[in-house]
Amino acid sequence: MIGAAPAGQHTVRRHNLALVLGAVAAAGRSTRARVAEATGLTRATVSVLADQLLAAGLLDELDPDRGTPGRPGNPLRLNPGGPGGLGVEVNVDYLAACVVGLDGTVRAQQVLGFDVRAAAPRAALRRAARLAEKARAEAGVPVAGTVLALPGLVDLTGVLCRAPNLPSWDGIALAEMLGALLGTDVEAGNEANLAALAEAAATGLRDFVYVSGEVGVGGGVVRDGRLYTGVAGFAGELGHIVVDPDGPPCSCGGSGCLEQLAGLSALFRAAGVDDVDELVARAGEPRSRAALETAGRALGIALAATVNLLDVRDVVLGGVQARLARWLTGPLSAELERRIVSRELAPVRVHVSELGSYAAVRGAAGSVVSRVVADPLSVY
Amino acid sequence: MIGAAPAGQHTVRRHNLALVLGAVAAAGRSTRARVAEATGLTRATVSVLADQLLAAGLLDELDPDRGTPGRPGNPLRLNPGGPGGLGVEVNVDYLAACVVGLDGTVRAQQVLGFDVRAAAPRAALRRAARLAEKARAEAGVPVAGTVLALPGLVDLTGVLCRAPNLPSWDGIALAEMLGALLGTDVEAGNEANLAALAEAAATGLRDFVYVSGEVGVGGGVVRDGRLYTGVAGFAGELGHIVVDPDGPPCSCGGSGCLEQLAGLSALFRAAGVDDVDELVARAGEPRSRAALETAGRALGIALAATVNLLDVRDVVLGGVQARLARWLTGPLSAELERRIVSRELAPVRVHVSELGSYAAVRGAAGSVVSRVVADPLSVY
DNA sequence: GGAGTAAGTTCACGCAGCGAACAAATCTCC
DNA sequence: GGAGATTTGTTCGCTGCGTGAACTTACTCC
Repeated sequence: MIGAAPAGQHTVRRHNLALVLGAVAAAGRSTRARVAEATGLTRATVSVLADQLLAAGLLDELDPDRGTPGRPGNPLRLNPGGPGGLGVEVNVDYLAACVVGLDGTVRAQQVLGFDVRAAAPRAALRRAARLAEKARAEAGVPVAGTVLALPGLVDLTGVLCRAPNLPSWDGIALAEMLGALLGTDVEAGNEANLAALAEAAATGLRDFVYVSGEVGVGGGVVRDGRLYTGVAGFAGELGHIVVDPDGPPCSCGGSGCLEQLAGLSALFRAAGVDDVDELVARAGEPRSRAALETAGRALGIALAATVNLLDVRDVVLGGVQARLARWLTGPLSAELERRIVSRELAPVRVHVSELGSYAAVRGAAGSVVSRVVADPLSVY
Repeated sequence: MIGAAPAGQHTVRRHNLALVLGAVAAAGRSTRARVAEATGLTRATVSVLADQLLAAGLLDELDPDRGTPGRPGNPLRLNPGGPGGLGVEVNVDYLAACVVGLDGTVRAQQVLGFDVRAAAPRAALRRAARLAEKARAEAGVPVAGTVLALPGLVDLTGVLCRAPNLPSWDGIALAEMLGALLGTDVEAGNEANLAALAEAAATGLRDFVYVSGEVGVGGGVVRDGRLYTGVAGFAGELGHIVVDPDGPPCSCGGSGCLEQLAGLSALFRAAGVDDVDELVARAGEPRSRAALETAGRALGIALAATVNLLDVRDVVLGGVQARLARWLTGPLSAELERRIVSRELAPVRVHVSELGSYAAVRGAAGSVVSRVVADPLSVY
């Protein structure tokens, strides 16, 4: 019985604190009486729990709302000055750090172009740590946890096991290393997985598949508002779903992977362009058009497989796919329409991310906030 | 905050009852003192909980084990006469029913060849209900719940939404219908999903992907010992992962689906045989060999996609794939070796089911038992 | 048969949520 | 402008549940 702990009164308290905090978070602002109604707890209990959360600095009490008969309630909200989350991102060509407040607002964001490939891991992390300290100072709120977003397979202990675009970094315990520099515990995760969490927070979707291509193609699976990590933390690798077994060879050793048909370098090669801006500018030309069509179809095929396997109703395009969505969604949706077994029973919606390039840092920081909301006692 | 209920003392009791029952189930037989050690609860608490479970007929107390110094403990075990689960299966050409006891043993099993395609749903269910009653009588234990296994997409309310091999059955609320005939609540699920649960119980694996082909190709995803159902209950449709976008058209509307390359009819066509026995007999001949090779590779490609997406370390072959495993695993494993991104970090193991054709009924019955063990109060 | 040892039980305690009663703060209507 | 209506938030005794320590029970070993 691993993973199952005995329950006691403390467990109940823990659960109900989260319930109250979650109800306030969901409503944005809410009185004790309405929280009681929403959660099924008694007003008495909610009062006690709210007091505890106020004392801990997680909730904030506002002036009464007048206007209706009866005693006005005192609105509660998530304390904007309460403990937030610190997200740090080390990517191929930039570093980023960001603090998200308990209420979900971005309190600070720092980005620095940096050729990580050319630097030693320790040097890059030192720069990232400085960026993180800067963001932390700028934010002006306590930080309840730090999460590091990395481009590659990250295991649950925070080791970067395999990074196709940072080959010399394989096997390094980056979370531990950054933790030593910052003097706190640090967790690490895959950038696309964390970006998916940012998307979940931004859109309110609780079950979806997220795809995001930059150099490679990554992704994330969100189920019931939580990330599906898999056994070791490697889940979500949409980039290596096979789209055409006889297709071009892939760096993973296989062939015809999605990444080789809808990844950035494949797109550039097929369209004969050098960067995304050029591709957008020339999207009307036949060659670019054909390249985008092929990529869209490949994405559709891979996503259809994913939808059939996982039964999700929402697909979110992020990263470069979001910028190119205008040209991709047509062929993509056509493939989904054709190939999804349950299509008549419940349609699949394709969403386009609006978070831009820094979704991963946001998600990293936001995941800390989510953890605090889901378990308020974890801040102690 | 949907799905989040307030916690109270009753919640604690519920949780800890499950903890104790689970600890006994995991150990097979265990004394109160050892359960206390395993769960982290006090001996005092375990005593009280065990008494409650004994009174409910879920546990069974044996004679003391002598031989060691100190007072001998009274071994507890799952009560073999305790409430079991009833599984019913309606498939294309047979009906089956089975009762699994609380301790996991099969107490009764009934199978009846029956051409379901030629019968009206109500008539088929009446036969199935009679079979179920027979199994129930033979089992001699109370039944805590009934689950119906069906070949097709089954939603969470027990409606058979889409059954490719029973086209006229689409949209019928079969769980409700069988419930009326049996006079109890009935839940329904996809046969391959339920077979995956049977596999989980039989092998002890807690995270794996299960593939099982009969007429179509189905599957199931088990995560942390529980079935991954997806939003509506349609998850696990491995049969429509695209293996070759330019491949043969599929009944789903797509093309090159796994089912069209590794399903039974595809195999028969490619090998030029009429049934599985013939295929096994002629497996050495070049044409059959080639057909099996193609099917194995297709399975490998689809499973590689699944493993990359979900990060599981175990794959279980069931149904026809288990019978043909000898010829399939070679090419299958070769594709896995090539295509799995995390292959060096943690090897993927391919298992072959030993449950035979009736895994689905077993799983259906077993899922009830799992529910009882996971929440003992659910029997009231 | 006494010492040693371990299992199971009893009991007072504290914690947490509940429900009912109560106090507080506003609106409404005459 | 004041009385009643209405809704909020708090107080308080109650009950259920796990805890820890002490106690009883039932063996083995010397």
